[in-house]
Amino acid sequence: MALEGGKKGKTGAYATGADVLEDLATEHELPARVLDWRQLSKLKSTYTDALQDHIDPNTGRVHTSYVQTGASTGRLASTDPNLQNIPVRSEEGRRIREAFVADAGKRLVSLDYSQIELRILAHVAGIDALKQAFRDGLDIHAMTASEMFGVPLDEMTSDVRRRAKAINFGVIYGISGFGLARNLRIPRAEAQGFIDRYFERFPGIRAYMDETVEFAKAHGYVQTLFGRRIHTPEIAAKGPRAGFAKRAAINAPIQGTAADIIRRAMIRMPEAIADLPCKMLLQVHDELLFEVEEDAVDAVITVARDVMEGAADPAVHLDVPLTVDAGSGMNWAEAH
DNA sequence: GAAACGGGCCAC
DNA sequence: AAACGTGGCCCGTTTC
Ligand SMILES: Nc1nc2c(ncn2[C@H]2C[C@H](O)[C@@H](COP(=O)(O)OP(=O)(O)OP(=O)(O)O)O2)c(=O)[nH]1
Ligand SMILES: [Mn+2]
Ligand SMILES: [Mn+2]
Repeated sequence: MALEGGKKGKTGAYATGADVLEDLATEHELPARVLDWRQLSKLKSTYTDALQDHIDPNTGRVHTSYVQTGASTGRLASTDPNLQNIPVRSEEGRRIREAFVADAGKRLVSLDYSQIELRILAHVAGIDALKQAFRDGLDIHAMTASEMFGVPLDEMTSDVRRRAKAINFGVIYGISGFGLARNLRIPRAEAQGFIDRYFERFPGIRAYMDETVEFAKAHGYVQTLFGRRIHTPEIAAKGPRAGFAKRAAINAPIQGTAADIIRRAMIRMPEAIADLPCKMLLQVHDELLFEVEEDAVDAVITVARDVMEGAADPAVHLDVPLTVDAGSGMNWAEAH
């Protein structure tokens, strides 16, 4: 098709990932059609078809398994089926999420920590400007979205904000000018300039990164705010693996602390909701999903939010408020 | 026919 | 795609 040869993977085959095809789409009409097919085929095979095979004949429901030791950071993992990666991004994907419905007379209620790892970073790294932003109720994801994509805050869409989320976490977890430029399809110097300004606006991030890597080198582990250790055996590696090990060590205390917090909330939840007509159904890293008698939706939100927002206490007193966004509806898409 | 693996892609 | 992190599942290919 007169297209240039591209980059190859470790086996020598041409890479054809979505980012490659999106670029090629400017030169030929086929790549966009392949992407469309890939998206639909992913949704059909992984969700529409596979989820039906997981319906339990005894309950008529789909039940997942949680692996407590699933992730090195202390996050849970969900398997058979994984219910922590139900589509939400695309319109077609949301139709799959809509298939998760409450029983008659009940509602699904979702509670999700706001900007959770940015808040933890503000505390852990002692970033005054970021702490103040959260005390002022600011939405950093939306602010980054506004700056990077030129969308006014009062016209922000969930899709644009979602893309900014990847930028914020990319930057705080060590993305390079090269990587950010590739993601955003902007010149490398421009991407590096954004990263530099980010570290100036929130001084303390760079120092946190350096100190965390040094700690890992000295001890062979890092730890969450609650003192749980995460081992970093690769931290002394040489060559390309060194960079991966450093970034993993930088991420682990933050992602791990978020995992500790929601786990504490889950442990307290049964007692807190004992007198309410509801069930805790799922955990999705920083989100809890409940099935609730419709009359009790507001009461459950009040109680569960309280537990979640206070889950770090009393073991740790955070310098930033934890905030939880709540929603409800007949299905998971509405509740989210 | 199962297991391992890479590539790809869904989510947080 | 070498160059944010954490996962699991599907598909095609390779290997046994
Ligand atoms: N390193 C990394 N971490 C991510 C990424 N996406 C999500 N996470 C982590 C950090 C988030 O705080 C956490 C929960 O994801 P959410 O989608 O709920 O985003 P967050 O809580 O930041 O924002 P929001 O709930 O929308 O106010 O998962 C990512 O692209 N990279
Ligand atoms: Mn969240
Ligand atoms: Mn979430």
